[in-house]
Amino acid sequence: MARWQPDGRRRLQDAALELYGERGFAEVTAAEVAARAGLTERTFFRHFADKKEVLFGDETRLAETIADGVRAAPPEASPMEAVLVGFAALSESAHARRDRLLRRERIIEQNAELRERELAKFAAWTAALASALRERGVAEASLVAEVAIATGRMAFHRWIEADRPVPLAEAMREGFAAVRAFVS
Amino acid sequence: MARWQPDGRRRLQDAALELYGERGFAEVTAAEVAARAGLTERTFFRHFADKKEVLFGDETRLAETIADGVRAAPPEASPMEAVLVGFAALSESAHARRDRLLRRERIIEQNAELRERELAKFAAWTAALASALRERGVAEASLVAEVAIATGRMAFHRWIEADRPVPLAEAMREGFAAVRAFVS
DNA sequence: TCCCTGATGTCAGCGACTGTCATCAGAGTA
DNA sequence: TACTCTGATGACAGTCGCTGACATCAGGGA
Repeated sequence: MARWQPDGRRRLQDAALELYGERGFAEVTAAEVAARAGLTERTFFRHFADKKEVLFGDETRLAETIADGVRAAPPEASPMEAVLVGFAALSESAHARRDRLLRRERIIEQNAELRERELAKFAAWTAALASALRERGVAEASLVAEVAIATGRMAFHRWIEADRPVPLAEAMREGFAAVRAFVS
Repeated sequence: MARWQPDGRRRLQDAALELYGERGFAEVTAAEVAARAGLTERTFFRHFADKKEVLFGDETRLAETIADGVRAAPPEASPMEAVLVGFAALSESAHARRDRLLRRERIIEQNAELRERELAKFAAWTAALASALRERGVAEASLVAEVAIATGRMAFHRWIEADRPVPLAEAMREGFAAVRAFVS
């Protein structure tokens, strides 16, 4: 028989989502999350660098998902088209986890530290996307990536808040149009 | 005779800039900063909400500086022109404090928590700018503000890293051109 | 059979931050 | 002159986030 229940990391994530959701991030201690997961505080901090990270642990992969999508776009595709391919990949995985993502959003928007961390994650996405765009020879790749991620965030926000979800790609095209109007 | 030296807040900011610069943010305790300023740790946390905020205390005003610049732009100005007016106001105050800003940049870029906080401040700038743009009837004001702030950051970065500073407005126009190429 | 490894527990300790109460110079007021 | 009020500070105790060091022990491989 196994000495411990398997999947401790996942149990910590579930426990955090529950407790942060019930009482708010600031009112829950790391030790409480660990206890609900049947683990100790020390083990919590072995899995996650800090109390916030338990809500963000899987986001690094998403940055690579976008970047890989851009790399997978046909060579003749314009940068904008390549970006849309990148976000399409993201969109699929988001659909399956919509409920969990929504609960997570509600927790994050209630707390300034978590909003800060979310911004940092988006910045990492931006860096990964910029790198993929630079490989395609896009000029001012960092800035272009910022615009793309900002548009993607807007589209995601509209998608998750809507009862009847708007297709992500459509929202992004609208966003790009607004940006075009601004810089023209 | 005054019971305490005046200007405790400023002394804390100076002490923090010195100590964080000498040994790095993570290696300095709040109590040490306070001691160098001739105050106690408790007083440090009365002036600043946390150990990071001592480097960011004056940034809120800057957000309003940009937004006010946009509001001051002539009614017939395009959104892009209005944004350029907003940043011009910022540019002037930055020139005078270039040395201090550079020391601050060096500290922030060395530490992940400080970079996070900086992103949060930029997000606040974005919100203030979006509000001013919305008053002008700009569509998708939040997204447009994101693009504008991203461009401004890029321009600022280029300005502060260059030995012979590039004019901010020029760098911004270049940025807008790159964005235009992307979304067209 | 034995050792090694990896995930966990235990414990001690530092530093960030907060609540609470005390202090006291200077400004305002009688 | 005396009296009070206020605001910035100090003192102190306490909680919580996070870390280092060491112990434990099931399962896998030599």
